Amino acid sequence: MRIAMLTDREQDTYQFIKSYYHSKRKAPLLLEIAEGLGIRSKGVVHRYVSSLEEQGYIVRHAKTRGISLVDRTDIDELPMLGRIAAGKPIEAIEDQQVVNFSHLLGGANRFVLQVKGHSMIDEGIRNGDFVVIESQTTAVSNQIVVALVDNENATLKRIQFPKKNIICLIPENKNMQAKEYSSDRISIQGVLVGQVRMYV
Amino acid sequence: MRIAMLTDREQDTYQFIKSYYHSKRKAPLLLEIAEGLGIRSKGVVHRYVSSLEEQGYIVRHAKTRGISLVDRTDIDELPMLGRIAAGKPIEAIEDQQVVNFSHLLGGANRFVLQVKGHSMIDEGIRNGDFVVIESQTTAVSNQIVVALVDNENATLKRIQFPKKNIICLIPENKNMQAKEYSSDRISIQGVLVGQVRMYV
DNA sequence: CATCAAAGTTCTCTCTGTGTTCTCATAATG
DNA sequence: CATTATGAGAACACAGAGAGAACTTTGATG
Repeated sequence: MRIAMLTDREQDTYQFIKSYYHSKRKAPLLLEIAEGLGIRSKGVVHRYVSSLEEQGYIVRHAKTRGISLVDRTDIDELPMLGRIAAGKPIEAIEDQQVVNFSHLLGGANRFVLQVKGHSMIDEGIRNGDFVVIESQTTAVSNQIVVALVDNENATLKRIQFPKKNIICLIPENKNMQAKEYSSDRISIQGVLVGQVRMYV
Repeated sequence: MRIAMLTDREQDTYQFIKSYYHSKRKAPLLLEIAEGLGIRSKGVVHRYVSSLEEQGYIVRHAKTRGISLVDRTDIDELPMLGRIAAGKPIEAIEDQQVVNFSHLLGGANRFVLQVKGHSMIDEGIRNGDFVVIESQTTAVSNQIVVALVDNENATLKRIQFPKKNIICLIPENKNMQAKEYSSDRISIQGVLVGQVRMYV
């Protein structure tokens, strides 16, 4: 019996599947893997893919292009085209950097709120946006936090501590006023770590 | 976890239907899909369309042009909190809705650009933000698109078609001017489908 | 409102591509 | 010499893909 470990070519196979998946957004054919690795026999590739499945790196569920990646961090990423090369259509760009949003979305103590209202509009956070919040009860000055006022109203505001026992909650909207509270009226629920807007 | 798998031609069909929708604002005929995919038999197309319906990508109401696209935002799961109940600490909230960002990342033909500059600031898109772009070459009026001007400068702008053969690119920044171009100077690279900002 | 072309549906048949399962070969290793 | 990693390739089953005929529904028109 073999210990859970990948041979060189199994790793190559796994890497190829990942990069294929990221650039094409679908699973490769065995033949495509074979070509990518310089192997002429699809039977060989099949052996590697089967081994990857046995060891839990992938799952197969269909006849053709039936390979799925298991690790979520391998999935929640998109090809990053840092800039657009002059004169080239985007498809032609080789740059294969990858942006991974999984740590934004997958953090242990994180949750998402949908923003209602326009109090943070000057910060580029709009009505209907989703904000990712890291759950914690403290914050440092000028962080944007979810705060509960008098245990009643939860709001998203920038926080400051102008004096001892005084907390200032600042809306990022030039038409709205900052307000000061005594510390015991405020409980911090979490701090802003991300913001997501969907247009479709 | 339900894995939705489309075959290559099913995906082609789905893409065709979507882009037909975007450009013509109505559903295609089976025959038009067939022509678009280079298939001579509408029976074949019908099979693909039926499969798409079975897998929840579209719905049909047995009529001509009876295909409707389905909003697939709730297919995959990501644990998320919905809203803040008054007076309760966030951990205590039971009503856990599920928000889904995965379709932002899971769509085919998507990539990410990091925004440089402030031309979309009034849209809440700031310098350094990441925008998720669906790669396509057409757009409808008032969508935000990545456009290449004279094959040189790629920009993120709102698009309009004021007259035939004229394209207007509109920055969302009250200090900047919209510009008109003849259509042949502009090539659309993709349309904005999402925006992500990370604060940490 | 009767009619008929156009659109959609249901089939059967076909062929190719893809995945699967083999056996055999070679090289490296202890 | 046995074992392991690697590769080639043959043989097979069946899913993917297409053609086209026949049938039903729809919707446009006189």
